[in-house]
Amino acid sequence: MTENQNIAKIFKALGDETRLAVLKLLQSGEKCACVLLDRVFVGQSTLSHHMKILVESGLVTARKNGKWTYYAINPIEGEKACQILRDLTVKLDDGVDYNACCRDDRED
Amino acid sequence: MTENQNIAKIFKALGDETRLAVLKLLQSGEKCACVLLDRVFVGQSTLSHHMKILVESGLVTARKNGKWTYYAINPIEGEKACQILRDLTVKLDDGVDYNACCRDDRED
DNA sequence: GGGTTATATCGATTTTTGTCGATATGTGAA
DNA sequence: TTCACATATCGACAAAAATCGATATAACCC
Repeated sequence: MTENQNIAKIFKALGDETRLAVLKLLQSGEKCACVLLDRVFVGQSTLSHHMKILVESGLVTARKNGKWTYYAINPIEGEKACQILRDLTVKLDDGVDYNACCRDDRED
Repeated sequence: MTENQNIAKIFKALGDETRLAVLKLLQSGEKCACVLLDRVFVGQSTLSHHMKILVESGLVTARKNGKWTYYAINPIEGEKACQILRDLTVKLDDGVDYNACCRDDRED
C-alpha cells in the first residue's frame, strides 16, 4: 500500500456519519460493541463492518475480553492523522503572482 | 445539512488519492486547473469533478481569472478540520474498568 | 464574427461502499 | 455438552462515488 493509499484510508474511515457517531461515543471511553449497537442506528453486521474499517485505519483499537469486544480511540494515530491534515493544508510561502496561466511556468 | 454530514463531507473530500495528490500540488501555492491536469492522471472532466468536491468541502478555494480557474488551499478551513479531528481523537479522562460488559451500565 | 482554449456539466458506465439477513465462530453458563 | 449470547463473516443487493467521452459555456485572439 502506497503512502497516499494509507492516508486516504484514514480519511475514508472518518468520512462516514455512522463512524463519526461511533467515534463520538468512544470519546467518553472504551465501549463494547453491544453498547455501540444500542446507540447507533444500524444492524449488528453493519456495525461490525464499520468497526473493522475504523480499526484498520488505526484510529480505533479493539480488545477482546471473553464474549465482548471493547473498542477505544487510539490517540496516537489520531495525532498522526492531525499532523498529516495540518501538513496538507498549511499555507506555505506563496508570493508568486499568477495573473497569467501558471502553465507558462511548467517544465515540459 | 447536519453537523455530522458537514464533517463527513470534509473527510470524504480527503479520502481520495487523486484529491490528496491535488492538495499536495497546491501546497506549493495556487495552481490553475490546466497545471493540475498535467500532473494528475485523470481526464479533464474527472479533475473538474474532484475540484468541485474539494471546493465544496471548503478546503480549497477557486478563483476565476479570464479563461483560467486558480485553485488554492484554504488554510482557515484546514485548521478547522484539524481541530475537529483532534477533538474526535483525544483521549479524555477514562479511568473506568470495563472488565464486565459496559452494557451493564446502560440506561434502558 | 469565427476559431481556439480552458473549464464545467451531462449522461452512461464501472467501481466502491454501505446495508441487510443468514450463518459461522467462539465464549461462558446451566 | 448443550444452550444462549456477542461478534464476525458471507452473499446479495442498493446507494454513492469515480471515471470517461461528448458537449456546453465562456473568454480570448485573429
